[in-house]
Amino acid sequence: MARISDLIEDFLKTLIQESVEESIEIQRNELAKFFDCSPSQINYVLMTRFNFNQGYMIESQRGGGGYIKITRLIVDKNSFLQHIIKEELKHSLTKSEANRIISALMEYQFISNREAKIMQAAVDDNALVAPLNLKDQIRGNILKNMLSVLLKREG
Amino acid sequence: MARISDLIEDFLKTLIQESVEESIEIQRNELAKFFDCSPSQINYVLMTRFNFNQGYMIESQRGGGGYIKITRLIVDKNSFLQHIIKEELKHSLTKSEANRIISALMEYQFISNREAKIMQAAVDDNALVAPLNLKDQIRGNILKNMLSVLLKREG
DNA sequence: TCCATTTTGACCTTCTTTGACTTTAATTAT
DNA sequence: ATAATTAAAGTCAAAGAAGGTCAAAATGGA
Repeated sequence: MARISDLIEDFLKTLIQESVEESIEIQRNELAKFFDCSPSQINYVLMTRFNFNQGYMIESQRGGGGYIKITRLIVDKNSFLQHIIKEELKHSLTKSEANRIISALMEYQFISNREAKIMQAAVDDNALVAPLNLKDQIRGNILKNMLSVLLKREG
Repeated sequence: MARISDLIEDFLKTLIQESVEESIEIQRNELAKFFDCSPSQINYVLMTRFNFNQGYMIESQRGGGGYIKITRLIVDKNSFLQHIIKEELKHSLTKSEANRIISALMEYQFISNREAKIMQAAVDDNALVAPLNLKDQIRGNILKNMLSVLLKREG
């Protein structure tokens, strides 16, 4: 328990929140050493927890004096939702992808904690009693439908 | 005598009662080793003794650092919610049955207007791209899952 | 005996972690 | 200036670490 990837995620998110511009620069190898993991695990964490869908942007530079820069994006609610609906929910969605999108919406306070939990419950694997390939497709559709509600006026 | 499944059930229920939030996290393989049974027997116990109708909710995570989380739901014998769960969510649900239940929840102020819309979107027909017979079953499961959220302590 | 419940095991899926190899940039030596 | 070296970060696939599923076999009570 207490996955290292989660610890790294929390660590970075705290750093970002404490930063002035919601943006930090790290050294991949330093961080890996600090958490006593392989450097490529840092990339794994970035890929799975700090991508655009989660509201982050990554820039980096290799070579001597290289760095990785993580920036929290400022996003407009409607365009963020629309992007996700249009681009990310085109096809199917795994459970964890869905959960991470929903968490991101909550972190941006586009939805309440309880709404997030309701949404996560709705796309949970155990509800989707269907052949494997269908599951992810249904999940994507459900999330799409739910997010559409947030885009309605008065909604 | 003294079926292992019963022992595991008692063990878990004791743990849950002693816990603060009526919620525990276990490692499936650890527990199986402890009771000297096969790991899948843990799933059997969860399925037969800790399901929604018995007032529990199961969440889990696979992969390194995985776990199974069991949460006792609030069981209020007199509540309207309880009635719905017992009487209406036994089997599968058509779209209009689902909508009727959700509307009722809103009228009784168990959920907000927006939560109702989210729920309706989640169980909408067009999200459930599945063979007809499966649709209603999936819909029922989704609604059950979503209601579980409302029945958790901490809210 | 018969049927429902329990137990087991083989196989599957998901997520994380690691490591070997690659690419890029800066620094240093020629 | 150019080439060689060093210091980063990137990629990708394999290994590892969980939990899930399903059906057959075993068990036990009516």
